[in-house]
Amino acid sequence: MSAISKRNQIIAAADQLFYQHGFEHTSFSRIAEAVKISRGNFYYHFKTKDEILDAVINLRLANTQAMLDQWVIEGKIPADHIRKFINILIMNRAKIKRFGCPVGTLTTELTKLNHAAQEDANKLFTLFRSWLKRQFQQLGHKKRADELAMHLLARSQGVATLASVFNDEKFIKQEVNYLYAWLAQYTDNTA
Amino acid sequence: MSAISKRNQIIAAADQLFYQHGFEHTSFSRIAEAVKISRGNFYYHFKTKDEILDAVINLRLANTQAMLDQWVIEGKIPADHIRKFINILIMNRAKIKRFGCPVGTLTTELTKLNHAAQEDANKLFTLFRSWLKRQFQQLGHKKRADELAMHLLARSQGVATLASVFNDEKFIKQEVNYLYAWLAQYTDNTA
DNA sequence: GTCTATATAATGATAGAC
DNA sequence: GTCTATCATTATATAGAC
Repeated sequence: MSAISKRNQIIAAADQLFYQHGFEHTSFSRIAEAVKISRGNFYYHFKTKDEILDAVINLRLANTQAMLDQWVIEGKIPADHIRKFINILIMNRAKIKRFGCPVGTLTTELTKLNHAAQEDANKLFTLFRSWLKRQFQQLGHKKRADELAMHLLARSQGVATLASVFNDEKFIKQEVNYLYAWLAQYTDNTA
Repeated sequence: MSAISKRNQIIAAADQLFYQHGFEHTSFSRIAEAVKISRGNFYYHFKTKDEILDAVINLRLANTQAMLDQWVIEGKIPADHIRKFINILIMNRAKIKRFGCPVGTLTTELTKLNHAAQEDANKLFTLFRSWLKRQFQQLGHKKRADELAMHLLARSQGVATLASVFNDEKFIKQEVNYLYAWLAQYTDNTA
């Protein structure tokens, strides 16, 4: 197995484990076990735990950016793009129900830990915020674009948190319908 | 210092530390230090970490229940009661900005840890949910009462999460205004 | 009720053989 | 690149003196 490939395997495993069990609660042993290498060998690939956290955040940033780009390619109008954002609640509902939102739960944990990577993790939110803002701007809501972006982000976060607490997929679907209705207020001119 | 009093001091200190730094990240040493007793002495009061977590959850449950009862006493009509719920975002905005929602962040962490006390912590949410449901029922929204309660809970959670990520009190105020406007739809008959 | 001393396990991390 | 062996630190937890 080449170093690059094994490194990517480790990052992918850490990504999943951090999501499912949290950053602090995920030990090197557990990650090493997941990719079937020894604890000692782990340090050939990553010197510190912070280093692998950085790698995971960068992976997520890249994946998120790629997803946002893809949505713009696939959708015809800004309203389509925003609907794709809302729809991730449906697409990922099974995981959200179990583990919440990967972005929200990671940033929340790093805030409590007062971790140095906190600001890097917050970039994940900034990515969504800026992208949503742009969509609302293109919908013609120049002045309120950021406000609407933040509102939509907050709504999604709340849905993920409550769905996880009450283990309730139906609630996700219900709230997604509310979100579509909310969005319609701002797209009536264009959609 | 009597045992009861010291015990309560420990619970109060743990409550704050769990909120500010998370449950897992808060060690016995740190709690013992906060109440100025030795690590060893700590075990006279609590045998395990889970035991103190239980005590913290029970304290929060009692405090929450007392707060909800108080709101009902203070407010004249159900709409007043719900507005008091919304208003905690304003009242606690400084802490929310720094540490998020104490209920949401604890339940989320315990879910990731797959902790035994998970369900007890979720009762904190159930307390709010049932109480809000009752208020909406009294407003005349019998069939949709639980749906509205969940919606409001989710909105609050989302606001807390985003306010914390972006360290933004102004956002809280903005969203609280939206929430008041949202509530007005359901209170026009009675308020 | 409070302390010191200690047991035990896990964690992040290093050294060096292969 | 991968391993075993090991270290230092921290954490939960216990024993027993005062």
